[in-house]
Formats: sequence, structure tokens, C-alpha cells
Amino acid sequence: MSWTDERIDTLRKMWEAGQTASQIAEELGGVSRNAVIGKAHRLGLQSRPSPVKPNEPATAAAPKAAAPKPTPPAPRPPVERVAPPVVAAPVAKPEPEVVEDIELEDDAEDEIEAPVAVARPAPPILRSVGPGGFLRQAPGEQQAPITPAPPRRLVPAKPSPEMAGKTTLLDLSDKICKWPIGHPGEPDFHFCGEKVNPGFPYCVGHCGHAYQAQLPRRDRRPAPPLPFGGPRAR
DNA sequence: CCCTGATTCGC
DNA sequence: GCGAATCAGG
Repeated sequence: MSWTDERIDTLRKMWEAGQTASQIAEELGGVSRNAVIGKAHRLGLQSRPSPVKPNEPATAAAPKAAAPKPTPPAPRPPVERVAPPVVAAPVAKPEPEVVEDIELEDDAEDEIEAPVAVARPAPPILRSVGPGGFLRQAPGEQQAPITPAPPRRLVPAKPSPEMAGKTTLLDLSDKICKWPIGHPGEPDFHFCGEKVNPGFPYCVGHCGHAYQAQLPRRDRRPAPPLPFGGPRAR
């Protein structure tokens, strides 16, 4: 297989959409995970949180327990990039905007696991604007964001009535919000599609979910009880 | 073990 | 440019 423009485009979009190299390789077919990663790098695609690349080189790195930068003059409220967790805790009652009434005429191929409380980006309850331009949630409104890369098998955007007007994988671009609505594999899985918050992969609203201010430990909500401990579907 | 992405290096 | 082999963290 060769890297045609189309395949490169798919790779690029999937990579940016947060799909793993394996998923991308599987989707493309004819290429290995390594091939995808190699290509992604050659394309100059920015790497996502890698397991084995925590910090940057730190050129003149402080060899040892050098006092962690106190950052005296510019106390920048720590903004933490929360890697999209897999589940969401029903903390602040998210709008019951659940996807359940969808008729899955596609025969029951997969066990419809429990009506999982699909926590989706609910109407953002935002209180303040962070330095990076992020909208911040108030303490207590902490709501785990849903994952852009759910553990479901990726399904190519198939043209179907349900998808009319929806932003599919293939519609993604640098300018539109890549926040996923629903889960891959579901009939109407699509993306937000809003205009992005310049410099970010999501729209302003969804940036508020993807990027949250780091709260002091003692003020942080204790780990919420297991959301729904269902085993992975697959 | 499984997974992940990064990197290397012969082709 | 390509991607298998290898590495290394989770």
C-alpha cells in the first residue's frame, strides 16, 4: 500500500481526532501501526501525550532537586491539560441529553451494554476565563470530560440518513471543533463541528471541558465512586 | 503480558 | 520516504 493523498488525509484527520496509531492502521488497512506512526512523524503531525515522553529536553536542565520554579512574578494559574478520561462521573447532573432513542436497525451486532449514562458535553457551566483564554469551571462543577477516543471500534463515516448534516470524521479540519458526540460505532457518532477556539482543536465551549484549571488538592473532589464499572465492550 | 508513541536505521 | 525493529512508559 502506498500513501495516497486520501490515505494521508485520513491519517491526518484520525490522528488529530485522537485515534491511536493502531486504530488508524486498522482503519487504513495494509499498513502497520508503526507505519502510521512513522508517517505521522514524517508529516510533522504533532504528537499527542506519549507514554514515554513526559517533559521536554530542558536544555540547561537542573540536574537535581533544584528548587522547582517558584514563579514569583507571574503566578500563572496552573492549567492542566486533562487527557480525555474514559468515563464521566455524574457529578453535576448533566442534561439528560442521552442517546438512547436511536433506532438501531443495524441488527443487534453488539450487545447493547447497559444504557450507559453517556456523559456528553452538557451545556457548559462556566464561571470564569482563564489566562489561556480557557473558560474555567467553578470548583464543584468539575465534570469529567468524555473521551475523544472511546474504546469502541472505529467506524468509517458511512453515508446514511442519520448522518445528514452531522460532522463526520471526514469533515474534520483545523477550523472545526473535534469534540466527539456519542461514541465511535454508534450510528450517529459525529463531531461537534463548531468553529474552533483559535489555536485549539475544540470550540470555546468544549475547550472548557477539555482544559480545566487545576484545583488545590484539598479542594478537589474526592475520587467519585466508580461511574459505571462495566468491563470494556469488545 | 497488554497497550501506547518515539526513534533508529537498513532499505 | 518507508516501516520493521526496537525502545521505554503505563
